[in-house]
Amino acid sequence: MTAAKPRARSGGRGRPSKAKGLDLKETILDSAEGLFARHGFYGVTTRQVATEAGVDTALIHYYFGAKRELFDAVFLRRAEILNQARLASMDAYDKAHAGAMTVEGVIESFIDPLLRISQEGGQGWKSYFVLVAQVNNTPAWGGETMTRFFDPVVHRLVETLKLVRPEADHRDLYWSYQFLTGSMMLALSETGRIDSLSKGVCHSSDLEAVRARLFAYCAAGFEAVIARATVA
Amino acid sequence: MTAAKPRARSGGRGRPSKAKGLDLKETILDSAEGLFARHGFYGVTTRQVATEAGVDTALIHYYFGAKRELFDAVFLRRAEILNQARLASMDAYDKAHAGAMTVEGVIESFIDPLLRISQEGGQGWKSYFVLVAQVNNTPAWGGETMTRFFDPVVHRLVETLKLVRPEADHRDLYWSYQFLTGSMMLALSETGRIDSLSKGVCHSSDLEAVRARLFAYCAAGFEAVIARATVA
DNA sequence: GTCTTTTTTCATCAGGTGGTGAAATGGACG
DNA sequence: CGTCCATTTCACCACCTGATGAAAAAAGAC
Repeated sequence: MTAAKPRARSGGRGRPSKAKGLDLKETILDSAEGLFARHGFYGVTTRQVATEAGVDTALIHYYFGAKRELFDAVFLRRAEILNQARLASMDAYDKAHAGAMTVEGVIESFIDPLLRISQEGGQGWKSYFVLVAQVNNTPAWGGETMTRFFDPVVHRLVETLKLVRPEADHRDLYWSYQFLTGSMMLALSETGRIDSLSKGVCHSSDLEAVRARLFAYCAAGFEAVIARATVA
Repeated sequence: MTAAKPRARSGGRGRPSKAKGLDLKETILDSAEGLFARHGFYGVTTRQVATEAGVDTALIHYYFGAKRELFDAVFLRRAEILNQARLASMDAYDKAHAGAMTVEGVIESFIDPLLRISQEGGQGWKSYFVLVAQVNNTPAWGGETMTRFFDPVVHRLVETLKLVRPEADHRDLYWSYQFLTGSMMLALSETGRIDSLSKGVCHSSDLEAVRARLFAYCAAGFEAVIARATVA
């Protein structure tokens, strides 16, 4: 869509090198990320990606192979960073509050890294979260993809919660997590729906407002589900 | 994908009639609904729809015009039924519990119609909910579409909640609703992710399990968000 | 039956799709 | 210089895309 400014290069036209090669690879990933996030996998053509990256179509295939492999590369690039940040956050909370962990604290240590990265990571990360939210709701292959990349962190969350509330049933924890995930992903994808719904009072880009509410919301939800099951 | 059984017809080949015409129209909508739900708008071709409906491609354009208009027709077909059912449910709760409404009760009257319809409405409705969840997470035009079709019910929910908790800030209600929507849509789209995540202990198709937890989860979330704001 | 209107099929279009193989480019190294 | 080699471009393919206009088939009116 946007003009195809072929990226600042030292020399004039077409002056490749090993450094430039890797640079272009990242440029392609950036363009693909933004486009896939906005229009979905099938809504984007390799030509669009190439044009926006200021690159020949064949170059995409040279670096990534098929279109689907390009998509996977986009997905993978940030997934590991994400997992690392979340595990680190949960480790830190774990250590700092050993023996005095709360459900809300655990949940915060699980979600907050994502909010922080989205706030501080620039447009690329924003697009990425939109992409993940979209994959999360894709029935055909989304579940498999999410499972492949994000299961470890989730299992870590469930296990920690199990420590905090030993009486809780596993099923309640899994279902509560599913509810949490839906809320979190929708908040991170900043669809703008809350803007029009609230007639401008709320803004989906206001992640500080999310932070101020989401942890408490989810924690209370978890507690309620656990309590209801324990009573019954 | 599936074989193109051209639909049982009284005579042999190609014997249309006014009744058959409307019948085919619905058949096309059914096929389009299922395919759009599974693969998204751009992931489906008019030819696939035609093949699955056992119909010529041109017939789709004859009845619906452009591809996007077909999509809108799919979306619209059940939206009104849905809105009617939800408003009726909320009206009924309103009348039955006038003066003694609870947050959880209101939320249940808002969500339960969807669960019931999904359980009793057959495969078509299941596909439809997947479709809505997908649109809900589509950044390019999803927010606009959701707003256009579903805003009234949501405003009704927020207003009713405002009656139950007059001290609540509007922003808290809107944000809590956003969280609720994310959980609800993900649950209704039955992605199968919870199945693999829980290693078979939970099943995303088990809407009874959702019913047993989602209302309490969301209600507790709302209360927590409201309470936190009131204290601060 | 004939005439009219709606529904369905057929043949086709212009343009776009993902993908490929061969050639060109330019740096690295001797 | 000449020779490698990774990178980048170019030209192209077979196939599919959404869409259309004209013909055919069927239904309905009389």
